[in-house]
Amino acid sequence: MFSKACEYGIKASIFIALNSLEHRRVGPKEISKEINSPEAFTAKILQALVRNNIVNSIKGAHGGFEIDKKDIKTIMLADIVNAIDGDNIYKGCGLGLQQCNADKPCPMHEKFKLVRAELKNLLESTDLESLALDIKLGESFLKN
Amino acid sequence: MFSKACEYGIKASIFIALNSLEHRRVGPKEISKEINSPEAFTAKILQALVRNNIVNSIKGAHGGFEIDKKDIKTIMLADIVNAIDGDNIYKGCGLGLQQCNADKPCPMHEKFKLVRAELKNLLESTDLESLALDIKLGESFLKN
DNA sequence: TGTAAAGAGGACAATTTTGTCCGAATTAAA
DNA sequence: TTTAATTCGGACAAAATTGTCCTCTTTACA
Repeated sequence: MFSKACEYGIKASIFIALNSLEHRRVGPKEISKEINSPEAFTAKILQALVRNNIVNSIKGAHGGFEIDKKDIKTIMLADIVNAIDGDNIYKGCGLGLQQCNADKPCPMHEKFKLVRAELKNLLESTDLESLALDIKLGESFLKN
Repeated sequence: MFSKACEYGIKASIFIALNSLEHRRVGPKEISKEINSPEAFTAKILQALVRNNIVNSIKGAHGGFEIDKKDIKTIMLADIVNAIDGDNIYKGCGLGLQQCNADKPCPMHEKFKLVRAELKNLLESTDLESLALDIKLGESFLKN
């Protein structure tokens, strides 16, 4: 479904949000430990998230990653997925046709529309705040 | 969503079914032309479909690929996806957690369940016959 | 029985994804 | 002003996926 990079990116964003709610900066070492991902690869993904204005980085000693508190409730899963995997997963054809619409549909088109719509809804209606709060309350987890 | 191999495998199966309904065998050359896929790679995928008892192959002169007419309505998309990509796409966790369930859910678990259910329904309720008939009626297409 | 047409399968190559390492730049604090 | 803790970015490496090619075997038919 999502690439590994995207999975790590989503989990990292949630973990950073969780800490930013308490004014704590975190670095790749702590992040990769808490989301169970390879550290150097995670650092690369964090760079991409920074370039896409999803997280802020503070360089130098006492630096790290954070998300502006006011942004935590407006950043959606769709923003993160878009930044890393693009929108093909929730906008593209299930069989990879470049043109696939009601006029010239692939064989799965009608039924796949429902899957895509459900996924689109999930990504566009879920913000980082609600995800981070669930973690905080111990109602969901970032690793096994 | 699906791998390229799986996309080609689905399209190839539909095209073979379509032709088997009219007692015509087809080979990798014709298949790859009609589904717009690389021929040699498609041939490899056909081998996998044969090994998984989804299509039959007839070797030698006048050989080719076909699907038993009686099987065309009982082979589901899920069978093809399973044979090539496995079932993780419609059974696994959206964030890649090995264990992800109501007891220890990932942050997306609740909402992602709906996506997975919709996808599972699509794959398990769609048979090759209906897909092939749509193509035959000109109501859907295997390539642009 | 010879030959041409076809699938099977192994080896290989190209590309993409995943992952690592290291030097340079930046910054806080001693 | 030096030092240590950081992020950034490029180069590199490993693994997975995608794709190609060639030989062997099987088979129908002349």
